This record gives sequence, C-alpha cells and structure tokens, in this order.
Amino acid sequence: MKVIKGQMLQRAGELNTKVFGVETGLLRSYTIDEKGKEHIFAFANEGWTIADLCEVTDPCELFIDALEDSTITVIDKEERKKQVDINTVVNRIFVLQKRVIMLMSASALERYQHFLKTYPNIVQRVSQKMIASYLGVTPEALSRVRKELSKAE
Amino acid sequence: MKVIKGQMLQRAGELNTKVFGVETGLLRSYTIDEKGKEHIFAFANEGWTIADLCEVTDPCELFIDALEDSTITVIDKEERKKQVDINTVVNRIFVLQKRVIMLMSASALERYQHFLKTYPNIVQRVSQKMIASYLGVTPEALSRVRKELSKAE
DNA sequence: TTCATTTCTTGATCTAGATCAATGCCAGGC
DNA sequence: GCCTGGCATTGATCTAGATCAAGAAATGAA
Repeated sequence: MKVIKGQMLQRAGELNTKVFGVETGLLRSYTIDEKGKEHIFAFANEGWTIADLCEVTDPCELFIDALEDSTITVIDKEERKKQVDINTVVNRIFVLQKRVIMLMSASALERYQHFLKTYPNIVQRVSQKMIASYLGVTPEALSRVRKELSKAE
Repeated sequence: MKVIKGQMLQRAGELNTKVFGVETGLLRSYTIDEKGKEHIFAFANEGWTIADLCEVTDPCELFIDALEDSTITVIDKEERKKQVDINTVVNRIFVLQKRVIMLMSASALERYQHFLKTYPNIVQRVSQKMIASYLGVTPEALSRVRKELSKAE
C-alpha cells in the first residue's frame, strides 16, 4: 500500500487494531498533550513496524502518519502476534528501557548525542523540530545544544 | 528461592541472563547515573517478573535488589522466551509506551497522580524516596507535590 | 531504651530548559 | 518566479524542579 507524505494512518481516540510495516519511506507515531504539544514516540523506517499497543478495546493514544512518501504493509495486531519473533519484541522492550532511563537521567545534550549514535540514518531525514520532539525538548533547546556542539567541534 | 530485604540479585556491569519472578515480596530494578543518582526503572510485586533485557552478550545496565523479604523464582532468559505469552510481552511494551509519554509530557504532579492510580498496592509498600526516583523527580519535589495535593484535599 | 541512620519536610537559592518574541531562511504551491 | 508558511536561530525572560542546607520524625539495631 502506498501513502503520501503527511498522510494520517491512525488518530488518537480511534479504535485501531493495525500494525504498520514500512517497506520504503518513513512513518512516525506521536501524542498531543493537553497543551497541544506534540511528542514523537517513535520513528519507523525501512524494515521496521509501528503501532499503538493500546488494548484492542481501548481508544488509541497515538497518531501515526507518514513523514515521507512510503510503501507500507498493514496487518492486524492479533495476526501479527501469531507471526512475530519473540526476540524482536524483547528487543523493543530493551530500546524502551534505554529510552526511559535516558528521559530520567540524561541532559538535552546527552540525549541528542545518543540519538545521533543510535539513529544516524534517521537524523538526515527529519527536521530538527522532529528530533527535538522525540528527545523531549523544545526546538530552541536543541538548536542551542547543536550550537554548543559545533563550537566544541 | 528466598531472599532478604536489601539483597542484591544483579549488578550493572555484570553479564546476566536471568529473569526473576516474584512469588511473594517486592523487587526493584534501577540504574545509577554518572552523578551517582539512583533511578528506579521498575518495581515487581507478587505475580510479576523483572529483568534487565540487555543483550545476552552485553553487560547489564540495571541493578536488581529486594525491597522486602521475598520468595522468587529464577529462570534463564532464553528459557523464558520459549514459555512467555506474547500478550504479556506486548502489554509490557504498552506500559513502557505510557511511561515514555509521561516522562516527555507530564509534570511531577501528573506523574504522581498517575502512579497512585496505576500502582495503588505499591504506594503503601515503598518510601517516597523510591516513588520519587521512579517518577524521575527528587524526593523534595515529591514532598512538595504531596503537600499541594493535601492542601487541595 | 538509647543511639544512629535514614526519611521526610521546609526554606533559600540556583539552573536547565521552557516560553515568548523577532528575524532570516528555505521549500513548496500556484 | 513569487508568495507564503513552516523551520532554524538568537535573544530576553520565566519557571518547574534541582540543589543545598538544616531540623524533625520515623526506623532499626544493639
């Protein structure tokens, strides 16, 4: 299935039982808080999947849309559970474990450096605003962090 | 297997391939950052499991110890992967998803209220210092949040 | 019981990052 | 090619929560 840049695949508040697999392109999931601020939960590029793992009976919390024109596969959550390798899922928990620890203990600078190292291929494809949102800081804060980094070159 | 309050089950930096299941009592996992500050990643009471999902070949990041005298089971990670229900694992991802979103968007007050609602049984069994550490705030900040809450009663 | 250790609270101060605001810039749509 | 709206940068100010400090209350060991 082809989707174009900006196309919404899922909205918070909807019931949704799908998992999206990316063949080419780039998707993201995000929340919008009470103050209207966007927080990116995940990026998914080629070979990755993305979904809101809310209960099947509960409305979703995440929006999912395309950051680039993409080719994706759509599969039912229950169907996917039958096929998925346990190691893939466990690895996902490990990534989230790291993310939680980062958010609890790392400065804006440390988070950005970790992101650069971990997702070098994503860095070039998204705006700084998006990266800031993923890191849990404002675009202004990220801009200043980058300035410091370039000074220290 | 019986362990006493304060007993360490795993240290960061060690290789470890175990998953701990709690039959009675209470365990926790936590990191210590460069400044020496403790950050609690998870609590596990009766019926839950706890582990550092680091790669089998990598050293752990988490310490695991007992907050109460506990009876636990110890199982190898690979062994557990064969047995575990996919829904259990997916649910764990969902919990982490919520946690990440909380850490990115919620104030100390909101985090505390969410914790009270989500883990009412843990609240009574751990110190405020522990709760603060789990929430990613200082004990002082949590104390002030609680004061505000009691004022508003 | 007593002493020591840790926890909780409260106050004073500090700071990383948020917010608000202005400017220049680039990219996409027409 | 020319708008136009979002993006990045920079500066000024603000604020939630951190840090530091000190006393009170709880916990625990001998």
